[in-house]
Amino acid sequence: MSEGYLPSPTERPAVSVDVVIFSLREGDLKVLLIRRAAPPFKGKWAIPGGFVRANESLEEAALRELEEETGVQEVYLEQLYTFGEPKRDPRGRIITVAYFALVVDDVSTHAGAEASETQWHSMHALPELAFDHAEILKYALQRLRYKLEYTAVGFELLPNEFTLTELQTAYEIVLGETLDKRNFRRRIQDAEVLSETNRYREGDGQGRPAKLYRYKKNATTEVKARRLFP
Amino acid sequence: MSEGYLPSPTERPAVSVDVVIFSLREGDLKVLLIRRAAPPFKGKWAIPGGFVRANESLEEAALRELEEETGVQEVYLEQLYTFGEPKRDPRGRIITVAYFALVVDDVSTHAGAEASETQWHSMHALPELAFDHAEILKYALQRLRYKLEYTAVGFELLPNEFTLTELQTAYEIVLGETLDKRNFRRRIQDAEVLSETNRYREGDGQGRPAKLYRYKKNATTEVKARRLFP
DNA sequence: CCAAAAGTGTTGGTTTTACACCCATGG
DNA sequence: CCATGGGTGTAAAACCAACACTTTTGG
Repeated sequence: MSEGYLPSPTERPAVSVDVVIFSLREGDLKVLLIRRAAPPFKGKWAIPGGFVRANESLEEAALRELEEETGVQEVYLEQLYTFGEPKRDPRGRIITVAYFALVVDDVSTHAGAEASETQWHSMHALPELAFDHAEILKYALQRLRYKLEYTAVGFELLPNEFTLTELQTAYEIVLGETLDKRNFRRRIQDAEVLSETNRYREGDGQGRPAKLYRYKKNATTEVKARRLFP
Repeated sequence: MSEGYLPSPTERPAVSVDVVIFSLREGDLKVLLIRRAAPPFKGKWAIPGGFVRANESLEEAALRELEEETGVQEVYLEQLYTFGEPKRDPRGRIITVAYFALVVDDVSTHAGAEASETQWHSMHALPELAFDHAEILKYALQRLRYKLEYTAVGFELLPNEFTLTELQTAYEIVLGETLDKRNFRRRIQDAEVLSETNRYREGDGQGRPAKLYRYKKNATTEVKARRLFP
């Protein structure tokens, strides 16, 4: 920023944030989309988003959108990329800062999503998307997979307590490949990001009850940069 | 982007791009900075940048800034992060999309930098910086180091033809650590991103002349996601 | 022939992958 | 007692880190 003048207001683009909200539901990786009620792209599906307000940071704007759509409180939220092609929105110059969020499939998540035009869609069967949102989703999935392999972010998709099999299944769903049970467990244990509880998942159908684990909150950063699942 | 209205022009933030331009010079990792001639932060150093014009993409804006400052043609350019704290610029709401660029230390680079207030600064001895630019530089260095370890981006800091020792030295300067010559060479060879020329670096002082290599342009992406220097 | 930089392999340790059986519970 | 899912170890292969000498050139 070396120039000494500010562009006149009419030369300014609008700035929005769009939040790619991922969740594991019904054994699938889903993303929350909103059906557009008005042109452009009326009837097409879009990533939730909105304009950045004068006195909020980008992250605050993203959290606000997230809460409006899902009612969630604690989430993993990370800035993804900024999309700014001049023609990406036919209404005018709109630059969007995309974020991605991971939310847990529990009751609180359903709260805000009462609008019938807000729905979870499988990442494997996406509808037609508005604007450049297909590109944004593609980028987000790539980043999520990458993050999952290199950091301990997978826990953000599960409730506080979970079994190792549930965790492995979460990884398998997102990565789209099966993992070896023993190797998976060894890596997770070696990463020292879990603590055992003395509770078990009971009455869960057949079979031996599985021990419940929790994620150690403070462990996240340490795991970064060390490959979890090479 | 679900909302059907656009914010009125007066509610809109200004959007700039700032480009962190790295180069290897005098055996050191340097960044191009501009001394601010006017308030705010008059006399402090800043990352080159400017406002995004109505009909250019973010990347085009970044390339334009880069060319204005350095006159360079081909460079490595990558979007870094978008900084948007409401108070980051005392003149008003300015959201900046930061990029980072790698340029080669050759004559063409000096062309545009005639302004006496544009100077290369060592990343190890940074002056006082304007705005949140210290944070942006910190982030950029982190990303550069990371990229260097995981991808074949190091070649972007060297001229078309270079010796393996020059390449190793480039890596050592950026990473801030020494590397083992034999292991380094093995990894580079195994990555199959270089092609030999039949020329040698001659009259370069003492010693046996070193073979010159070139980077295979198409090889970049293949190397991604496979750790080059763990 | 000396100084300077280029170039080249091996070994031991660690990490990763592939793989199969016994355990605890509920019905 | 059987069906279901939970839990556990080992061996071979791949990979990584540490390490020192010979080659080529110019002066």
